[in-house]
Amino acid sequence: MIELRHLRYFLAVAEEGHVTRAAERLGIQQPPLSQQIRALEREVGESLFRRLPRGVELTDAGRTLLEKVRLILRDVDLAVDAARRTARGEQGRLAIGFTGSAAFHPLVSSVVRASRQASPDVALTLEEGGTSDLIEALRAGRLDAAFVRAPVDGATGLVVEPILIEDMVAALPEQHRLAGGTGRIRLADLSEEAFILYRRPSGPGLYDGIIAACRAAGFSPRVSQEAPRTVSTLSLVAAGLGVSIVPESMARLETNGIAYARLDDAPGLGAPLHLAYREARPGGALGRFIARVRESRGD
Amino acid sequence: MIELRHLRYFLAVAEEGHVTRAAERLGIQQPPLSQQIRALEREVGESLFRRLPRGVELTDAGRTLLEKVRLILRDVDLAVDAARRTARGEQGRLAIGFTGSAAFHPLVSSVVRASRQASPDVALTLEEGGTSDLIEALRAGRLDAAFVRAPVDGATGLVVEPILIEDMVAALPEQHRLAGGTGRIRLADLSEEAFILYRRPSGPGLYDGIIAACRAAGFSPRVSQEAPRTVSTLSLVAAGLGVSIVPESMARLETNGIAYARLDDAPGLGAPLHLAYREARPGGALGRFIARVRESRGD
DNA sequence: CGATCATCAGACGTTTCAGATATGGATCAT
DNA sequence: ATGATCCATATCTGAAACGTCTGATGATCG
Repeated sequence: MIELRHLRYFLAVAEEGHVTRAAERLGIQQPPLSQQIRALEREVGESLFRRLPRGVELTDAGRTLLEKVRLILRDVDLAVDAARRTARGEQGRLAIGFTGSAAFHPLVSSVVRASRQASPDVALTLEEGGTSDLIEALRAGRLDAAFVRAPVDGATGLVVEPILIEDMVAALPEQHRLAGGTGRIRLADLSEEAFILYRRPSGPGLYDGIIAACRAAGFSPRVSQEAPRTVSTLSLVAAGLGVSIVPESMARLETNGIAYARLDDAPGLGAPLHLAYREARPGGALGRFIARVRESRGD
Repeated sequence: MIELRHLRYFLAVAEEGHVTRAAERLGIQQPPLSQQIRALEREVGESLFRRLPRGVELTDAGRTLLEKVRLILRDVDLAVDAARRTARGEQGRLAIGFTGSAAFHPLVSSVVRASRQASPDVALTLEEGGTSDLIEALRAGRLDAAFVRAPVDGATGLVVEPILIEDMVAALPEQHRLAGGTGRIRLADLSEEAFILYRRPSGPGLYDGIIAACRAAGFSPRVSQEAPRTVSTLSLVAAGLGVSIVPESMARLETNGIAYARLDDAPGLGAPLHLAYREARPGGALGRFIARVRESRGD
């Protein structure tokens, strides 16, 4: 069976044109080198060198082999390097998912941008979807990690790492009586308003949190409408159909026709951001990505 | 040091997803296979498999390596095959030289054509030149074999193999008094003619043979002109400047204005064709070429 | 929930083979 | 002729690749 050793020795002898010198270069003695060359010739079934009184000389077959052997030995090194780079996460594929409400958080976009820049050889694909869809995609291996909001129920076997908790703000129509003030209102002020919230199944966590906070503030919110996606709720608010409570990071979007107001009396109300992934100790591109998320958490 | 063994084992385990099954497929036991995989991982510096309760699974680094390893193992086989094909002469380079007078012999052209057809992967280059030039090129390695005419003097160290001896014919101007008869004349009939022969240094053999044959026929030829190349002599004959003696195979060329006549009284006069080459026992493309020449000799 | 099965890793003995040393034989230069 | 150079052959040694046995671990099933 041909081994790389044979090819390495062959290359040395071919380049030196000299068994003894090649042996020195390889750090072995001449006889074993002669043996290995002979073994290679036996494997190939053809003589690769012409033995001359002064050194050796490639035959036609040897010349043909030499060209290919150079490439093969180079390819072996390249393959190992590529594997190492992949392990270090400088190369590979990375599929990241996020819920609609997480898409606008500066941490998410900045981490994605920084990752793409730091590891240009990592093919980074992004996918938006409902939390339950993301969890399923994660479990099926279609995603490597996903930014989700509330603690996920069916997440057994997945690692769900809390990243941060951002405040929730009230989104009001611009013409609303509470808009345009100090920018700070009390949740209780909204007790009589029509609420527009995202539909339950796609994001169970935030919905429940908002209801609970209202209860704590002394009223049960009247939910007039449920929108399929977080962004849609803002459109409905802008249209004047009601008010909503959204994560702070969404305040930077859809400002036309919407006024945002901080909530003073809702201490327990927050929008958590989690990163979910499959393996306990991910390495490679995913590991680097997660590490980068953790670093950004401090900002 | 990484060996092909490691890569072959790695491929088997990766494809089976199972150390024990891979070991069976490889015809070895499981523990040594585990060891070799571990050794490969140590060489690469990264873990290539994730050990599961049921089999093993490639890591990202392993997946990257797998793709390359497949190509490498295939390339090794291809390289060996290519070397074998080169040795058998189905591939490679072949530089053949020939003197101007040999270029028109049907054996030369048919062998070249047949070789090109039978071994399309052999790059066959042809070069015309004077005999001494060819010998020098042969010795310098610029040519692999050369068709030459007469026994070469400075051919020590070269193999000069006689291929055939063809008759010489007289080339006469069309209007010549001897032309247009039976097509057979006697050499002695030309005793008063002006002779046009090729210059000596480029082809020493034929010149001497002609002079000797004339002497044997009872006269010493009057050489009126010497042409630098064999083909040129025919042009001069066609122009009516004299007669010449040329190898029979040249009679198929330059027939405008030239009449050829066989010689009845020149038994010893012939144009030998030799094939010269460097090595005593050439193999590969050259070996096949020489064998083909020998076969064609019978025709 | 314990027993069994499957799978991988580790320890140890054996064998194989790459490599070292010594020697022989051929060619070339002095 | 003689020494130098270089490759081939013969024999020996040591490392490592392989085999067998065993242990550990997690999954499956009654």
